[in-house]
Parts: sequence; C-alpha cells; structure tokens
Amino acid sequence: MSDKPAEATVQAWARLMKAQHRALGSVEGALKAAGLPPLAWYDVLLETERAGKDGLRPFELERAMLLAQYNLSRLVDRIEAAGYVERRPCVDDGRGHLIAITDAGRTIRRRMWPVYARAIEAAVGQRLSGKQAATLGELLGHLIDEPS
Amino acid sequence: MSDKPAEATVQAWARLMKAQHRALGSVEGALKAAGLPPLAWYDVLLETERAGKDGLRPFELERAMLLAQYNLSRLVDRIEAAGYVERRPCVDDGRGHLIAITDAGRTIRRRMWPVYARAIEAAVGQRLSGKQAATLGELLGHLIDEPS
DNA sequence: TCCATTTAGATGCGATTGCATGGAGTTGCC
DNA sequence: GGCAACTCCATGCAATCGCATCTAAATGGA
Repeated sequence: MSDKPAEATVQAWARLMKAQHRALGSVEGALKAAGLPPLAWYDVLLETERAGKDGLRPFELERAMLLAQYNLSRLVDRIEAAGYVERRPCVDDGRGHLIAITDAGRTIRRRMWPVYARAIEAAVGQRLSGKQAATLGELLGHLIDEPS
Repeated sequence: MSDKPAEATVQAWARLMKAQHRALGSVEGALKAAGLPPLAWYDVLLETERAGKDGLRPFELERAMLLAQYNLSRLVDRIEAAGYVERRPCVDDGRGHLIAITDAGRTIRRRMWPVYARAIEAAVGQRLSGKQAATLGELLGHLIDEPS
C-alpha cells in the first residue's frame, strides 16, 4: 500500500478537478445567462418535487445533495424567499419542518431543465461517445462510495 | 445534434460533480487536519517553484491554474502575507510584477506534498486500478480542452 | 507626439461559504 | 417522571468568492 500515487492516479486527479471546474462553470454560466437561478437551486427543487406533496426534511435533502447542514439551511432560506419552496411545521418532530415545493417552484424548475440539459450536452455529451460516457460514469462511480 | 442528453451523459455529469466534490473535500480535509494551508496554495507554490528564480507573472499563473483574475490577486495577497511568496516589481512591464517563491514557501510546499499525495492515493489510487486510472484520465481529458 | 484602446492587476462591495455555537425538541436510561 | 445525551436546524461571524469597476502602464495609430 504505497503512499506515492502512480502517475496515472495523479493525472486522473488533476483532470478530475479541472474537468469538473470547467463543466460546472459552463453550466452555471448558461443558467445565469438565461436569467435563471444557480444549479444548487435546481437540485433542491428537483428533490422537493420528487418528494411529493408533503415535501421532505432538511436532513434528507442534506444527504441527497452534497451539502453541509448550515449551508443547506441558508440555501433553503434563499429559495424560500424567492417563493419556490415553503417550510411547513412538522407534526412528527417538533424540531424540524418539511420543505415543500410551490407551484412557482415547479414552474421555474421546468424552465431550468432545458438550459441545464443543453449545457450538460455541450459539456459532456458532445465530447464523449455514448460508450465513453458510460465508461466514465462507471469509473467515477468507484470514487463516490463510502469506504473511508 | 440533440439537446436531450443520453442517460449515460447525465449520469457521467452527476458523478463527475459528486466524485470531484468528495475527492476535493477529503484532500482539503487532510491538509487542514495536518495544519497545512489549503490546496490552492499548493498549486501556487508549485507553479512559482517551477517558474524558477525570477518567478512568474500573475497572468501566467492565472492561466496555469483555473482561477479568475480578481481571485488570484487576493489569493496571492494571502500567500504573500504568510511569507511564502513575494511580489517583485517587473522591469519589462511597469504594470505588473513577478511572483517568486521564498524559502519558507519551498519548505511548506514540501511539507504539504506527502499529505496531499496520501490523500490523492486514498481518494483515487486505492479505488481504481492503474489501468482504470489511466482510462479515467484519458476520458476526462476530452472534457477539458477548448472547443467552445 | 498625442490620444484612444487594450492589458495587468487591485479593490469596494454584496453574496456565499465554513466554522463554531446556540436553542429547541427528542430519546434512552434509570 | 427526570435527566443526560443526542438530533435537527438556525445563526453570528470571519473568510472567501464573484462582479463591476478603477488605476496605471503599454500599445497602436494618425
């Protein structure tokens, strides 16, 4: 078990950082250029929409997305201020609440998707064949799971 | 040329975001845990060290790293305040200056490397075979280059 | 030479992030 | 029931980011 990463490992690392930076930048840019909210809002809206009528608890969102708790709390503040979600008291647990998407939220999410999709296509789809994309997804999958 | 990204494309996108977030987080965490400066400092120190005795211009650094100009300017402020680089007037061009690494900078960079390397190894190396890492690097390479 | 344009870099300022902490409610154990 | 430990979420504060703008210096003509 060596400490010295192989050359290929270091290159993969460096390109992972760079490719993500580039891809994220272009997607955020596309959303901004279209006068739409940032990507993080999309994720919240999508999760809350999937969660259905009752919405979901912040801590569930926190796990679904990759966000620190304090960070999520304020992100929800902003989205709520924009009227796209609402916080409702939670009957089961007096500490928390439920975050539910509003009609305006559903609308904006649907407006965001085409822009988002086009940007993903430009950043990834047009640069890789279907097979390559599948391979990339599979390899990246190995970097995601738990093992400390 | 479709707008609708294929399933594999979307998955690759999502995992790219997630894998990078995870990998970056664990590297930053390792550095912080070791009481060392953040990753961005490493990159600056490495580039300035590579640049040799005279150092390099901020705009060169800006291109080598993936950083906005205003952002780099203040990053260098901080690293300079810590004593790891110094700004020297530039004879060729009165607008700019040269950023050169100091001895303290070289020292701290050398102290950072083992921690950084171990973290890369844990985040990437131990999860992928050499061949997989090479393939990942190659695929990510396609996402990096220019084409608008 | 003189002036408009461009380039290098810094900076004011509002928005976002990270960290540490706080308050409120719940749970487990006696 | 009573209390310590824990979970859920918010928030004060400092650091950092992003944007727009500013100054100074170089450049390119006419």
